[in-house]
Amino acid sequence: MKQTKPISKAVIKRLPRYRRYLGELKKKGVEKISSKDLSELIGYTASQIRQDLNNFGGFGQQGYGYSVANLYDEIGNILGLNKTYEIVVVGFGRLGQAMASYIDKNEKQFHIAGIFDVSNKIKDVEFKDAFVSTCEDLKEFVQKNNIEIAVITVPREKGQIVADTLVDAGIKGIWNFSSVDLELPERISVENVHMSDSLHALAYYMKDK
Amino acid sequence: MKQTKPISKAVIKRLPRYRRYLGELKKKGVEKISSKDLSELIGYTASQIRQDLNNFGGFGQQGYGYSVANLYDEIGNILGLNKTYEIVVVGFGRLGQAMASYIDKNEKQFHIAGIFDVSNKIKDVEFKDAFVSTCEDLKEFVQKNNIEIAVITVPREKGQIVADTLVDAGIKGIWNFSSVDLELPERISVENVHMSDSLHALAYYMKDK
DNA sequence: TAGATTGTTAATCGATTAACAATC
DNA sequence: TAGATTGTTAATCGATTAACAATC
Repeated sequence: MKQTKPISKAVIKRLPRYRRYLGELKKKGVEKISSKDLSELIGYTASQIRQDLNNFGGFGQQGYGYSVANLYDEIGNILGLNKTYEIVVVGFGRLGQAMASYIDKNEKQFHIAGIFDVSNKIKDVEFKDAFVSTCEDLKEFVQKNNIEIAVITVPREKGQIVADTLVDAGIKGIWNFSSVDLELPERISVENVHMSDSLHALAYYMKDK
Repeated sequence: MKQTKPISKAVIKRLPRYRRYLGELKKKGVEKISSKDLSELIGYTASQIRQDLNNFGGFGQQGYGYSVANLYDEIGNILGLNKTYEIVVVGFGRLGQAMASYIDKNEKQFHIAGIFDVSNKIKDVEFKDAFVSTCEDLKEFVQKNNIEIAVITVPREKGQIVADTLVDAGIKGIWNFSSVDLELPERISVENVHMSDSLHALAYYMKDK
């Protein structure tokens, strides 16, 4: 929990993966695991696993290993998954729908409070207990409902303007699927999912073999 | 085009991004750019840009810089985007639909030849000139139509079995959205898009600020 | 206690940055 | 030619791996 030196991005990127594997082990009823066994499962070296974890504290026990359930929770805490985030989905095309349903089904810590789209058709939509409306209502909704995260799934051309509105409304984090690199103030956290970069890297790997 | 030392993964991950920015510059009619100017735009150091590019050849001209159009093409060649890939989409829920339409609209080098789903409903679907059917026909279709890449958008539980079928049919690359780490032979290239890892990293960054 | 495995320091490796000679 | 900017070598920095003492 103490956070002295800044943790490198490489470490952060591995944490969700650790947690994912630990979640599976937990589901299977596995109670403890050594860094060596986890290493074989997950594909990082045992040394790296121990180094990574010890950035945040000593979660293991010498001669025994790590408690799966405990480590799963601890990593959840490190990632900030010990709370619920109110989120909005902006852009309700097929990708927006896919992400909304993914989040609703799989991400218990993230609650879809609102869904917005430029199109007026959106008003015919229902999604669980979410408020559904056009983008005109976005700013006010975010401000009044303690929304922390926005999922942006609008087309490329609309990405920046939607982001501006959200920043203006006080959003804290953006999960960006809009294929542009957004210009955002330093204080806003952003995670980009660039589909094309990912696909093009795949093309390279194929060529390489 | 010569490929002596293996190129690090970090470099590969940056290439599509270079190309993306160069594509925008090209569209704006910019003809040349120096590593310094590109650096300011893209956010890597000029030195890193030159190092990255010189892994593949000397594409610039001293005293002048790089030709935008030329460099764009060269990076496309490096990535393997100077050909067309026949692909199939497996799983035609909302995510599959979103990806199919994204690819069709934005990725000229990737042609959706087939779409498959477990559900029988799929047979009522039409998508451009793609062959549409249930997964029972997947293996034969891949074999007979020179399919190189599969986009897997089926739910977690089905990911591995679909992958096995595809491997069996001789697929070369997999773009995996199914939230599991697939077990694949060494020869298959894979690019994973783990939604949950990405979202959880975002949660961490927010906590960190 | 003996064996196992962590936490942590030290060594290695690789990637990024800086510097500069080559050259357009 | 002088100025600009590359290609490339050398220096630095950071991340990964190895080793081992601490300890359960």
